[in-house]
Amino acid sequence: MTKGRVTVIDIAKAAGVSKSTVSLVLQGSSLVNEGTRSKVNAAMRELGYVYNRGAANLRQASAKSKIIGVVVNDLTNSFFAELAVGVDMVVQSAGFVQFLSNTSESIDRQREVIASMREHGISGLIVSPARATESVDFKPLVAAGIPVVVVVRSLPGAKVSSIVSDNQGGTSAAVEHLASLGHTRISFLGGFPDTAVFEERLAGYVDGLKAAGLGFHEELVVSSAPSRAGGVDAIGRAMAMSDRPTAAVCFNDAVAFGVCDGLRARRMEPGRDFAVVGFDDVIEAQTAVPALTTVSVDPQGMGRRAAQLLLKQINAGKAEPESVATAVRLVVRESCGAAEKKAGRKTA
Amino acid sequence: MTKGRVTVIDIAKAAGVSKSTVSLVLQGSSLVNEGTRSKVNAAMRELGYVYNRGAANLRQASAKSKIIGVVVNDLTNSFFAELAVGVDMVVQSAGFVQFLSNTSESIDRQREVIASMREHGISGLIVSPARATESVDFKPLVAAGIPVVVVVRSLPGAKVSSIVSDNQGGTSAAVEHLASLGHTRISFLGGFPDTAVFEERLAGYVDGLKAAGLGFHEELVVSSAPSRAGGVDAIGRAMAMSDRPTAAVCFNDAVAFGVCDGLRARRMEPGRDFAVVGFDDVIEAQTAVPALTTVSVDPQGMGRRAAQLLLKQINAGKAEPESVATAVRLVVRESCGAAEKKAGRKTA
DNA sequence: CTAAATAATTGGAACGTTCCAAATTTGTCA
DNA sequence: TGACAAATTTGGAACGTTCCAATTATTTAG
Repeated sequence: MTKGRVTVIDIAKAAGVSKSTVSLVLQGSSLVNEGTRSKVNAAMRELGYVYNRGAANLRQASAKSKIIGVVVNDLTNSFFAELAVGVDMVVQSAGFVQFLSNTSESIDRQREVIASMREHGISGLIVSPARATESVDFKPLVAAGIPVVVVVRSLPGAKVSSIVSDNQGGTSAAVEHLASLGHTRISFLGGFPDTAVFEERLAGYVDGLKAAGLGFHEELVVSSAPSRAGGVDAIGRAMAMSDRPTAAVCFNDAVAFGVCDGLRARRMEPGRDFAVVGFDDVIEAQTAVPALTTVSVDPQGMGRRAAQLLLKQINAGKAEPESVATAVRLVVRESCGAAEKKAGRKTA
Repeated sequence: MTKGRVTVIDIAKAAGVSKSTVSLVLQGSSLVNEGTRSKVNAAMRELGYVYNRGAANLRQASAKSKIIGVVVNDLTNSFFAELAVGVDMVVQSAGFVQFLSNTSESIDRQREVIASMREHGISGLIVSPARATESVDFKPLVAAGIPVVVVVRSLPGAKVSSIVSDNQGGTSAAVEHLASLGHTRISFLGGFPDTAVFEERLAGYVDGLKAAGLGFHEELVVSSAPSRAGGVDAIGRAMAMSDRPTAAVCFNDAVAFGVCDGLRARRMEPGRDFAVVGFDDVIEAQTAVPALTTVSVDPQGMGRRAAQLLLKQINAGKAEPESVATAVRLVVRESCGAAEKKAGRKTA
């Protein structure tokens, strides 16, 4: 109707009260009389009032902005899309909205979006850091009292909370499973050795060997890029050995798919002639042929958990850094050679 | 250092100028002297100044909030994740940030998140509407002069811009391709008939038949839920006919996968005994066995285009509703029976 | 019926920015 | 040098909310 937007003052005038009272109603204060409250609410509906959070944030602490930032390194990867959905679920039902940005592993981009989010006054931040992120990148945030939760990839010296999957437990379980199938020469394939995630998964591999009573042989660890191409490369080097492995735990599912490709190129069928286990349980893992045995990490649950932790810290006012490793589950399918034929295919 | 946050006034004091000048610098105005500009910038760096967009928005039109809202109905679906990435790309490089929310096809959720976004003063909105969204749901937005771009699913009577894929052209091309392979009884399987997308794809199917000189037979159109289970159901009904089809264009890839499942349950091999074409080109389409021939819609490009259109409208001040259909491309793989053996598999 | 306690309401001063009109400085030209 | 124009700079008044202290209305207790 009129030019400008509808403000509390318009509502106050229409309801015959003061703007302060309207503000009280807005905040659900128990100080206002039931009668006035409904009068005010009616006026708001009548005039089509829209709350202006920007103005409110000017007076309040950033903890009440009701915005949380979410930064992921690769939204194209369904793992991170699921994670974002998990975050969105809990964040939305707490009345927050999420700023979601994608860095594509670019650290500059990451810096930019985090700066931008700060300008908008986020109450907290959930971030899956781009490769090579330094803990110092989050210094200003924590100095400003904004809670930060790092997910997926842990950040060494940073004084922020983190939620990562139980990498060590995952590969350990994978190795033990392979050992129980009778394998004794089990390889660890793929991944860059200079990352925290690699170290953890490798440590689990070593644990698993020990638990199964097998010895650790350094030559069975073959690193490569954590990609499909890297997997092809790694299995190539593994098969060139004199005493070949008969099974492999891979750094992640992408590597595992590459390993399968490489095996076929050598006329070997994954699952039958060589056992392959991945890590992540990406969406394609269950529909691939053969279906991939892998360690499932439930990204959506991880997102939910991260959001819960962040909200807790936002509400608490100050953030005690807290680290949690989420449980992980070995999903046995066909590529390890242990699966029962083709069960599970639902044909009508 | 000090308690409160650093404001323009602190910067002004430190640089020995007025707050107005600092504001001018912030906006990159050409009115300020080069010397003062750098003095001010130095002070900002020195004191760790963080721009407060909330305060700025209080004075400016919402077009300058630099926030755009993105609402999708299913982020778990990689189609929409890609779309969001496309939006993020152009939006980010224009200095905007995106509020991303997921509705899970819930219309209430959609209403909530849009309301929340309005409170935050978004400059524009990109939305892939949840099923059963009414055009009236966007009335308040457009009344407030906030540009809205609807993507993927068009909204009949709404006075907003929309970007949808060329559904009609896509199915038409699919039918012509099947006809060129010698098929004469081509079925259209899956999808709910009461949606705009269904109508368009069906219209393309009819076009394609006409172009190929084939007649339209109503019984060859079998609708069902647009899901894998729906596909199983649809092919079941199609195969129960006396004069069976030998090929099918499916409503989308999910239906197509279901159709493949259903065929196998009848001891028929998709691609060899029956030609199947999908729509969307979801990520699994190329890795499935057999690889799915489908109509590719490039969700990321669609996201980019939507963002560009939205930004144009935001900058123009007022939004002329504009409708564009993005081009679509038939990707021939194995499931239609036309593919050259197993080319394209890159085995090292 | 009054004093004190309690409940409900309210005006103004913030919050950190932008914008306007006006003031000041600098430059140009005869 | 003086006058005028151009280039820079600058106080305040918004913007729409919340919060505080203060006020007014209503109960309760004695």
